[in-house]
Amino acid sequence: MVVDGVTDEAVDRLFHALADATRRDILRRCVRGELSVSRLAAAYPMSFAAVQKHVTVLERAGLVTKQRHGREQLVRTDPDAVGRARQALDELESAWRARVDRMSGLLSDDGTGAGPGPGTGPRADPGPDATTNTKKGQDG
Amino acid sequence: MVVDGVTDEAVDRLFHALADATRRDILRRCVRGELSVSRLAAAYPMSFAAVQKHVTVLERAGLVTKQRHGREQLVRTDPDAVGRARQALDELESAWRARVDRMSGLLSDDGTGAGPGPGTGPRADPGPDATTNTKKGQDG
DNA sequence: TCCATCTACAACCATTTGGTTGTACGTTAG
DNA sequence: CTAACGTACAACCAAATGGTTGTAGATGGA
Repeated sequence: MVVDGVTDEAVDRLFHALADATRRDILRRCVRGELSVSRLAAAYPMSFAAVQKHVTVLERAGLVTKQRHGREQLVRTDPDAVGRARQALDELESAWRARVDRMSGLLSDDGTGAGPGPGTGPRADPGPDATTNTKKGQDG
Repeated sequence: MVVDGVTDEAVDRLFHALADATRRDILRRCVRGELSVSRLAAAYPMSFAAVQKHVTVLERAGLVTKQRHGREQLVRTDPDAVGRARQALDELESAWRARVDRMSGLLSDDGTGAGPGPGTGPRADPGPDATTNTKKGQDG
């Protein structure tokens, strides 16, 4: 399911990174890009290393960037990040509409069992994503 | 971080549910609400139980609903689901802007002691979400 | 130089996740 | 009633996640 150059795995990372309250809070704090990792870490009831891992998750998701400033590493939220997430949602939504629209079209065009009727078997193949989401490789 | 009746945990569940290509694909397929869980399961290279779990994750995130139809359980994507996700993104983004705007005024680095925003201030204590995201509860 | 700070990363642990199989139960068809 | 289908759920397992501590390498200042 690659729509606009954004791969499934990128969307996975994006939403996964957003699915944690601490990470979302880091995003909110780092808009100005003035917080180092250790200063950031001081704001949470967890170790420096834990916050470092959160920042890494955000970085790999493309939500923040790091910039060295002396011995500090300043974390900065990418302003376009929310845009990418929103785009992923838009793609989902448009896919829905496309699907609804297509089905409406089929029903009004053919009508000879082309609908969701069980007899035609809407699809026997695993589907678009099912074949590409082999991020785990569950063949064993 | 509760803004509009949507708790942090709800946002966690929402984004976590979206962070999986199989689940996103299920969402796309179930707009019409005509697919039972077993028919859905037939579309993926995994067991029925695995798909059942995915549907449960989506259901707990409020992204789909199930409706019994005879012995089948028809899965249907909630049309407002994307709206909720988008709202969560909007809240993130608006929090950014609010923070930038506020910092322009008082140049506080931690936000601690943010006087001019008692009701509007998103938070004042360092670990806002971190304290509330005790979904793990590592007290032992 | 020497020390304090910041960062990076490895090792380790408990819990969660995502998958499997097996079993039990309700519903429909014959 | 019995068989088949669809669902639900438990038990189990490998891998990922989120946390910890410890150690080592850069960097900046006295």
